[in-house]
Amino acid sequence: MAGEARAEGLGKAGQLDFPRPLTTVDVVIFAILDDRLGVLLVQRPAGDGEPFPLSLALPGGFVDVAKDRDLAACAARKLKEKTGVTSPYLEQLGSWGSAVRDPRGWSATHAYFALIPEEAGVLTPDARWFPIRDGRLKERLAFDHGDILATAIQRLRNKVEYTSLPAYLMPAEFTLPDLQRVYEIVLDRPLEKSAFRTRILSADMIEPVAKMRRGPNRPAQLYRLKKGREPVYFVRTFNPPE
Amino acid sequence: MAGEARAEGLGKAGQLDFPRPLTTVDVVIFAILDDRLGVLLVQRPAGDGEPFPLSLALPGGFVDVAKDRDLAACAARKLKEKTGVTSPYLEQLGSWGSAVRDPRGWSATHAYFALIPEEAGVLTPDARWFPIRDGRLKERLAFDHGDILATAIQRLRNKVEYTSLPAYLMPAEFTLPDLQRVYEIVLDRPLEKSAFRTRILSADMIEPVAKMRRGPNRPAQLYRLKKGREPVYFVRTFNPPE
DNA sequence: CCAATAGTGTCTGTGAGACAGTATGTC
DNA sequence: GACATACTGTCTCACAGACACTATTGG
Repeated sequence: MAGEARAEGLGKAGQLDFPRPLTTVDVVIFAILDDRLGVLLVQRPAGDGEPFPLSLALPGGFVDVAKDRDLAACAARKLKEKTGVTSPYLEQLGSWGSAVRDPRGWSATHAYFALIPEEAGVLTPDARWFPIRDGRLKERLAFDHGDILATAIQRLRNKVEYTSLPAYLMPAEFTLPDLQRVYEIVLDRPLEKSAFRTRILSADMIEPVAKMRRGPNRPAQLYRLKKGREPVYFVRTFNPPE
Repeated sequence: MAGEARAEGLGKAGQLDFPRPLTTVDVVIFAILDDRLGVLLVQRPAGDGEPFPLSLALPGGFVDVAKDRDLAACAARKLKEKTGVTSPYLEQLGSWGSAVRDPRGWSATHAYFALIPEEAGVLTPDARWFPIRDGRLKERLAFDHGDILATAIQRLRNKVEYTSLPAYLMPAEFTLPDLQRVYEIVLDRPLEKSAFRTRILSADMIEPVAKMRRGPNRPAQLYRLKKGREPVYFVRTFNPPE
């Protein structure tokens, strides 16, 4: 074991003088805008030696060993810097590391995914929302960020089948039809109103507020997320997919 | 963006002369032995400067930028080195990184979890199986490996509720009662025989072989995993827990 | 009154849970 | 034949899906 460690570069005095991979954190930030699922992307800088100059990429960057206590704090920092949002749903997605994904050398990124309400975003000028259509992004991304995004979309869709995650995409107050619409946008298929309502209401995740949304038709009850914002797991998925 | 990158240590000529975290990979390896869930642990070396000398730890170590093409290959290599197993179920569990988890400095580990059949293991001398009782390991582990293991156990239990993962813990040929027993070991609760059989058989994940397991009673049909060993996802969990 | 959307009720099918009952081997 | 374990059938219940029906607003 000590032998193995030495072979991998750990000197006998515990020196650690062997090449280390680059370590980054990237964040896939989703929101609903314009009745569509959107993801926040930034444009890469154009400086000398910058890989993928001016390409689109996920927001992210190197771990700062002086500033970041841990990976989650680093992800939260990047989310904050880009959107101003501080307390959203933030979940680890996975990590991608290889010799070839970054031309600057062996690198590993820790990817997170975040759900925020659209209106919460106060974006920096280099960041823009891009729509997801048919479960895919049209644009090509730098590095392997296309793979990471595809994984994030799949994970989101998967979890939406049996969790309350879409609630984190909603504004502070929303109606049940609003929430159902967001489920349908993410899943890209219609859901049955009655079953949807039963399920959400029996999950004890939202509570009515003393207001109605008024419109040119029957008003709808407004709800808000209950405190203790843990996501709810249902014991069945929606439509058993085929 | 370029400014941000520079502030984090990237020189204007694309130099990368800023401190990098240590990068490791650890593997949580599960198997069934002696009618119990077990995890494979190794003893830390005792050399100078080694953190947690002689403590128990998950098998793992530094990413070798010369040897390892990517993180999954690194995890597979460590699994192979410790057990000789080459083609098991290997899934990424998550990553843990912080300033304090390793006394040698800011470090991030990419954790994987593997399921192997007991008999597949030809262990190196420093590796030993430890039983999981009541969903927990008795022994204390080095670093934050206790947290990682707890996460792995939780993930395993969770997924066993609605997937065919326990199939990867089985030997090449097994009976349905055998498989049910493994589900029960992992979940630590009895399952209903009839519902279990219906579920597994309708999932189209195993196929009978032309043999029976004989014993002092009625023989049982032997099965094997079908090719294309993707895990199966069920649309419901087992017993809706409470 | 009509249009439009919110919200409820009713019927049916599926599959889990419970458990009894049958099948097939050894001793 | 006794036993042990493998396997099947039957009944019930919970809940999703489908869809019709009622409710409540603005125009």
